[in-house]
Amino acid sequence: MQGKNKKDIPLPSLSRLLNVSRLLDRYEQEKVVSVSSSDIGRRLGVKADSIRKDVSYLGEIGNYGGGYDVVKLKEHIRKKLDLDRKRKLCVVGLGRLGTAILHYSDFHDRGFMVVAGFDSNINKLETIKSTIELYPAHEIADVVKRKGIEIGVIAVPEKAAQETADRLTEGGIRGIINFSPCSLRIRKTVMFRNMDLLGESSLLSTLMAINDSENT
Amino acid sequence: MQGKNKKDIPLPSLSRLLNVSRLLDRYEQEKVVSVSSSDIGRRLGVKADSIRKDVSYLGEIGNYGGGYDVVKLKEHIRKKLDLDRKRKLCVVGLGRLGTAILHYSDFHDRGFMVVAGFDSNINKLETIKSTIELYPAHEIADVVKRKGIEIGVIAVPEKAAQETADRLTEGGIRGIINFSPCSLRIRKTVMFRNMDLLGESSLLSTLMAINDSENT
DNA sequence: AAAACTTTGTGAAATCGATCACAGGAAATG
DNA sequence: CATTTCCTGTGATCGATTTCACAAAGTTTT
Repeated sequence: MQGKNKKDIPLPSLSRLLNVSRLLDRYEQEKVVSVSSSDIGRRLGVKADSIRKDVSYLGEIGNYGGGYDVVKLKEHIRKKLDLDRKRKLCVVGLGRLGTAILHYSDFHDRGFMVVAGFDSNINKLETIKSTIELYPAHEIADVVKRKGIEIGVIAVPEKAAQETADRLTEGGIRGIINFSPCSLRIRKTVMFRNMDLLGESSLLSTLMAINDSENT
Repeated sequence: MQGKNKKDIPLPSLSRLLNVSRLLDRYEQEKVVSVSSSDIGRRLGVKADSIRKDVSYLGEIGNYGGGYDVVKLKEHIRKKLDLDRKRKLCVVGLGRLGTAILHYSDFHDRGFMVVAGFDSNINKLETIKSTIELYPAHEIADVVKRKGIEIGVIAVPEKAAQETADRLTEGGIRGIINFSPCSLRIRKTVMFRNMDLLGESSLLSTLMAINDSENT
């Protein structure tokens, strides 16, 4: 039997499981011992059914009578989804947005180490005060390789985005978060996620317009 | 017949159509007159079938023999999805990320007017140099109402996110973009989109881990 | 102007994810 | 200790999206 592979977990389920994991952290701090799928669902704005199905992708863990043991479920998810792994991360493009990400302190708590920043404007590298090492953009591939950086955050202007992705890939990057509002061609071995503020804003605006026209 | 309502367009299709629209802008600049669904698909990393189906939700427009007229298709999408609408937008939470968004100049070109910034720290309001009007957070509802602001961007710490959403809603906001890493309870009449950098990073990391284990 | 080719638009089929509904099992109650 | 109550885990179902496959129609070629 080939089933029950982690590969088989739907992306939306994965995403929810990560939220569950964080919620469990909070429950643990609050000294809560046990939670039910409906507790979790309520806090997350998701149906209890979904939570149960999501959890069940990772194998049995709950107590038929009385919900899930908070610590046990937390460990279960962390182990199955490899959440304790630490990853080195770099930021390319040190405009306002890139600089904000570079200094985003919450990365630390989630196992991400911001170890480098890049910009093609060398003057900018000197004006930014930071304890994080900064490099000119043409060194991306070298530095990524040398430091073993696994994740690259792209915060450059649209025009430079594809080239940035290529350089990161050349350095052996394993994952990319793309803040630029364009679709990148990226090798299938490199995972990536888009975070397109303009795109989301436009989509939101369109949803608002549709919502209007429907209630007319 | 009730069908063919804009409401019926799937969300993923809407999102793709917005990308198509932007791609067409570029084609227009490049003086390209006509494109086929496969041209578009290739540039966007999407199958041509999908593009055709997406476009067809808006009604017939292409030329059976020779693809789509760039200008005509662009206008078609813009009109059907009401993309020429201007929206006023505000940013709540003026940390590094919020300030970056406040000054994000590309908003302008897409019909968004950034007309206000809010922060609960009054000292911060004085230190930020900006031509955009800044207000203390307790005035959110008032200012949103008075200025007719339709979209609110939430860039406050997790703890303050729900309260911010409530204040925006109280002011009659119509859409919210939430950068905080938590799920908000928001009325169904208010559209919203989440942009959770930590969540996306964690998801990316998990995808990378799964990708590893699968190729072992 | 017929033949060969290209490309659209769209029902139909397949896939994917969310929801339902309920059997199975544990604790709580009387 | 029988009964009620409360949960989980999961097949079955349903709905939404994607993909397929092909007829209809325009363009190019010869």
